[in-house]
Amino acid sequence: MLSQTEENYLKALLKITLDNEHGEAGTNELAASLSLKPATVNDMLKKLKEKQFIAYEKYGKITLTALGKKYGWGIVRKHRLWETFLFEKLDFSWDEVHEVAEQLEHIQSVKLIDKLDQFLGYPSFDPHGDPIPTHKGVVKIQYKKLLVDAQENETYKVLAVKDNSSAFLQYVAKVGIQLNCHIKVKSIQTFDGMMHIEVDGKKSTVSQKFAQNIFIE
Amino acid sequence: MLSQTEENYLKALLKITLDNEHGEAGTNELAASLSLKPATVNDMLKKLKEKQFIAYEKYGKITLTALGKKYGWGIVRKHRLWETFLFEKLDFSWDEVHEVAEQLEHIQSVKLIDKLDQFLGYPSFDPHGDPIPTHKGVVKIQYKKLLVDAQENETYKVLAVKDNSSAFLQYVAKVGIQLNCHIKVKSIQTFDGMMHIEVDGKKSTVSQKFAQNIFIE
DNA sequence: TAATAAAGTTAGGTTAATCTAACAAAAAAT
DNA sequence: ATTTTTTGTTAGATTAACCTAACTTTATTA
Ligand SMILES: [Mn+2]
Ligand SMILES: [Mn+2]
Ligand SMILES: [Mn+2]
Ligand SMILES: [Mn+2]
Repeated sequence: MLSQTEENYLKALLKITLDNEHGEAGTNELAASLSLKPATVNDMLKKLKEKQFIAYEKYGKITLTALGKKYGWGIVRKHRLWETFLFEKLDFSWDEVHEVAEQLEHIQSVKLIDKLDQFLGYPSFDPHGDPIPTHKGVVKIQYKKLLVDAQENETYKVLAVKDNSSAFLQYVAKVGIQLNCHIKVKSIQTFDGMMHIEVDGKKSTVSQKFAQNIFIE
Repeated sequence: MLSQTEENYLKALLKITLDNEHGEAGTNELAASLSLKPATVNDMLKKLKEKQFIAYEKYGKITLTALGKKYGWGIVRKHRLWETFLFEKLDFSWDEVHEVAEQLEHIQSVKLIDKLDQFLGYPSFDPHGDPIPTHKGVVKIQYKKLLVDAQENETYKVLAVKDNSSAFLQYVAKVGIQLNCHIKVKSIQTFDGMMHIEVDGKKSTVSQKFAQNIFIE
């Protein structure tokens, strides 16, 4: 059985390798993402390689093996199901769920997570619009683009948020945006990408950085 | 914040001191209850004393301070609320809940546990009939006696089970006993305390040891 | 291409939580 | 009142997960 620490490494590696085009990760990158020092991470990499979760050569790039991916997705499944539980059943707001799910994702019980999945009605997406893998590990892919690529005078449905930080999510909520709501793009400033939008009759102006973190369509 | 290990020590100490008449515990006793060696426990006792959770002198008995009791009851509250959740909402049987609750009791989030309490309708007792302390720490005391002290030809309501082991609980269920069911005591063998009982029309013979682990009335 | 910067590794150290083996104190039995 | 048993303590070792400081390799830039 994996330790909490090992699970966190695999989850971080999955995220990084999915974000990077070649499916690779580096020691420093991983260390930064876990808020650890590269030296610490280097030790763990040897252990994870030994246990066949990663492929890795000294001074080379890190990739997840099929086994590593399987475990990584398992943690992600648990994380997202717990977030859904907190949001749907316990009235947590979408900016509060992540922190608690970071703990709950490490509970070891296959029965628990499958029963939870059933209790929630086998949800396909979590409160941030991220897909929840099934028991078999199947992930539903949603074709989506970023708000930053939207066009003037069009209306779009919000499918997900990219940044899951509490600060961003609270900001998003304040503008009136929530999952599956509709955003009308009134105008876009070509100089700096500032966008005038309208959500449920409420008008706001948002930055390009903001628009890069909202998934639409 | 307490480590999981420290929390487990406080929970074990609470159980032992409540069971022992003088509210005291010993090093070996605690070690046995945690499946650890006395030497290991001895080290931790120094740490817990330093942090003011216990009162303790070298070669003396261990007692919990008010602070130690407060934290201990906090863990017990979480444990029992999670057991109730697993039993009521996720269809776990009463012999399966304990193991998973042992993990869930360590999740750190006051909001989570209070919302869970609300979601469950502020239950007063867990699936084993044990009282669940309120947010304020108030424990509802139930006056109960043991089945071993029952009388022939009387009928009693089952209030709780003393032993929470999976093996015992499965045995209890097989005899047809569940919480709040009624047991009719048909006869008692004075020699060895064997008891002939009837539950929902189903007759069984149970040992004295069995009868010492069922709370009634 | 040589210098510099960035990325990655190694050596050595810390802390929490465990252990075994040997020892000391207290309690129980003879 | 001794002896024996039980209980509790100490010393020293181990493992996982972290760190800092120094070093090496690879990549970038001048
Ligand atoms: Mn999250
Ligand atoms: Mn999420
Ligand atoms: Mn339990
Ligand atoms: Mn219980």
